[in-house]
Amino acid sequence: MDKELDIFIDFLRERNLKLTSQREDILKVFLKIDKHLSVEELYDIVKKKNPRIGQATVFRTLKLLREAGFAGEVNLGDRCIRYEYKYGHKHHDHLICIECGRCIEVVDPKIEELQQILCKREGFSPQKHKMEIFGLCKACRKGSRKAK
Amino acid sequence: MDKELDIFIDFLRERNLKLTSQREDILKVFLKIDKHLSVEELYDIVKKKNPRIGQATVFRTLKLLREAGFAGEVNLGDRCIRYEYKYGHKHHDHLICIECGRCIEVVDPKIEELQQILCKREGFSPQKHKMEIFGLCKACRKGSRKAK
DNA sequence: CACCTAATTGATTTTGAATTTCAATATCAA
DNA sequence: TTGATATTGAAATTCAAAATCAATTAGGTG
Ligand SMILES: [Mn+2]
Ligand SMILES: [Mn+2]
Ligand SMILES: [Zn+2]
Ligand SMILES: [Zn+2]
Repeated sequence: MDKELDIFIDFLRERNLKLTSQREDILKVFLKIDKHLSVEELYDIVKKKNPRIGQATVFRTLKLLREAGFAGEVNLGDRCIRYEYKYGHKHHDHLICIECGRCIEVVDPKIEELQQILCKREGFSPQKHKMEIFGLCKACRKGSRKAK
Repeated sequence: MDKELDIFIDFLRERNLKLTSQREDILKVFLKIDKHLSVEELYDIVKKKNPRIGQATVFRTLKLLREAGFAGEVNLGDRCIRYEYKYGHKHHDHLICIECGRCIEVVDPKIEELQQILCKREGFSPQKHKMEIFGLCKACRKGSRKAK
């Protein structure tokens, strides 16, 4: 956690930006929660720790965290941008339940490899990718069977 | 094209909805263009054919087309929902150039198969999926080499 | 065809997330 | 400590998406 803060400070210094208590608070909360959060959701949580903070600051800091490589954008099918903790976490994709909203994180090395091959075949130089599978999770599958 | 119209009419009848000239125009333009369009882009094109049409109608009809299985949502990394023609087209995924915006449509049967296996392993019942790879297309890769 | 009812339309308004503005404030290198 | 520069947060703005509503239209019934 201190390590992440140090990295963030270095990142800020490199770009002639300043470390503020707000930025530190937001980073800490974001690292600790470790969920797929919208700006507003993160704002609500940060507010509890520091009620004087504005949502514009949360918004701007989240953007910085993305540029610093701490946060990645996720699209879970609802109509807003979500962010997840990225630094030190391995890449993964998502299985999203359209019933309960649950989100399962998965990796399939074989798929990742085939993606590379696919890109090479197209002369395309990949930088990042997203794969989301929408459907019913184990629990909801059982639930809907009962309901019938 | 007539076939699609017939299917749409059946769809409407089933839900006690009416076929209007607006709906017919929008469907025809949408089928003909066959690109990844935002509501606004489709509206601009439809307006040329029928200038008295409102964007609310385009918006609502696009929603109907989605429900009827003619249109699918696509997210190309810009900040709006795009729709693509779906009916009778095979499923595919997208390679998106972050430089020029070009969008290459691809399918890898092996990846599709591995996705099914992955879901089975997680007890997840997949309904649809999206895979987008962001990077540089062949042309932009060459372009940026020159620029350096 | 004429009638009638429910669906549709489109100008307009509303929403809500994302983003910008700007005067007051805080940071940090010198 | 000082001062140039970055930051903050309330408020305003943007913009796509969605809702409102009075006027219009489709299409089933007789
Ligand atoms: Mn995740
Ligand atoms: Mn496509
Ligand atoms: Zn579920
Ligand atoms: Zn390109």
